[in-house]
Amino acid sequence: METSMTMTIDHALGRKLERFARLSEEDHRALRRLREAPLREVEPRADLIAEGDEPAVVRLSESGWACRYKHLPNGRRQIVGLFVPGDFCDLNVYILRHLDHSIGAISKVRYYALPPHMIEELVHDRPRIGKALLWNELVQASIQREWLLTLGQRNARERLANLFVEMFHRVRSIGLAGDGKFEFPLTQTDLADTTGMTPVHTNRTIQELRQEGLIDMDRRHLGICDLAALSRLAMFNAGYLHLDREGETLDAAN
Amino acid sequence: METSMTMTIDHALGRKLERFARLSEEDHRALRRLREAPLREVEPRADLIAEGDEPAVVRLSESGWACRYKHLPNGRRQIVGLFVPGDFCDLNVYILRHLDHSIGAISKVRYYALPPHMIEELVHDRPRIGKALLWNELVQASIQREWLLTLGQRNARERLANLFVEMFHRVRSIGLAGDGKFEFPLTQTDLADTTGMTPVHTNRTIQELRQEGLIDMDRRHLGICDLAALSRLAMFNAGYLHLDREGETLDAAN
DNA sequence: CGTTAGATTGAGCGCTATCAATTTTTGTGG
DNA sequence: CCACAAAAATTGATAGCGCTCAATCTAACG
Repeated sequence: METSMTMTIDHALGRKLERFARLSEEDHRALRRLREAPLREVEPRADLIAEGDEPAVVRLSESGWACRYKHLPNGRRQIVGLFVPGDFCDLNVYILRHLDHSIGAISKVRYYALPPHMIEELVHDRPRIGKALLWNELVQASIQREWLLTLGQRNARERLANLFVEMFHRVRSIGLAGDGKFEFPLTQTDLADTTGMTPVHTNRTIQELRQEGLIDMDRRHLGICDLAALSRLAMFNAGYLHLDREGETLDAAN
Repeated sequence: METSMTMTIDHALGRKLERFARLSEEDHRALRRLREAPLREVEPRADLIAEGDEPAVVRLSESGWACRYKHLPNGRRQIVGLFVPGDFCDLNVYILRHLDHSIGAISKVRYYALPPHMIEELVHDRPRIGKALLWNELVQASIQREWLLTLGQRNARERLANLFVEMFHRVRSIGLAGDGKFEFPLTQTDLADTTGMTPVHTNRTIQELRQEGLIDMDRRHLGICDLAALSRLAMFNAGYLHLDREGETLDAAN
């Protein structure tokens, strides 16, 4: 919890990109220079950018959780992506003229508003970073595919279990969940909008998982009590997160 | 139907990319040169590439329909993407070492197996094509987000309606559905795996849409009888397909 | 210590799943 | 061109997972 407040960009982003390519000291210096961009802050529940806006900057999350979401005319909302520190909210989206979705803050979010040219120069000057960024985008796409699998084929318990295990891995990979317990600021309504269920059923399912000793969720914090059992229940397959670095092997917890 | 057989790469891909950037005659020549790559053919139901494989080539569909799908250990299958002629099945995926999903042929598929260097050179030599390709990828990601919205928040009728309208637009954009009727080779089981429903319920829902005069589906062909009503039912918002070209405006059929 | 957002509980319903059979279409060989 | 086999579509009956509505309880906050 307090660790999340000390998380800075070079930690989260650098650590994450290190997963994809070994970066030189010069690469890391270039990444740290991103911190020269203006740092903005949005309150929980506020939007970083709304559907229809013309995206003008690239947002690099520095602290806090955010989500990508879409609305239906009938008011229903679906969260289609989650961002933790070190994630780019819209690395490429600025290329499309109109955003087809919104990005909202879940907890208080601080992010760097990077002018597109800054990214373009970074990619041009430091090709290895460019490759890592592409890699990172491909992993995001992979996560989206797994979410489709979840919404289409997993039941309530499996949906929540899979989300919990995924976020555990993602948060741990930036160094914020070493002990299996971490900040998890989604409300049960947010969870419902993520898993395509109702808040009521989300609540009941969480209670089940809790009573079975799989998780421990309270006050915006999630504890993974039994990772193996939870992963089994979720039919979690670590492959889609592509956590292994190029050239290395990782025995999937699956 | 017979028109689909005469569809060649420069038509489908060129036409599609034209939506994103005005291409020069030289650009089009470069695109046509992609046809020098080996043309492969796979039978319906066969895989172009399976989960776990190391993708070595980029597949550019020339004719036929294919799908991207994932499996759960319990046997359930989710189709997470559809490909029509002119679509790249895996423009960038070859960068990740292991494919986290499979790509299967729905109808007989012919595709160009492009060595990665061919794409890299194309992007390098013809930056405008490179931009159009990036654009194309972003649209694919946008479609995935809409599918998440569908699976999370739309009911059975809305799911099918949205898929039908989307595919109508996509097929029409490559010139294969001018009259509102087009080849649609998904079986009802495929549709079920796409919409996250059972084949039985898919069947019953299709019958409803048929009886209400919205669609006409028979023998691997889909007719859109009432686009306006179908779009309304689906709460279809054309924006996510980004069909409008840079600098132009399109009054969304929505 | 109100005020309010979020979490929890209860009851009843309905959309979609499941199981199982039958009919129709498609494809193939005689 | 017909007969047969296999795939796909269709129908019927029943069950259940998750939704809806509505109330209550709890925690966060000024």
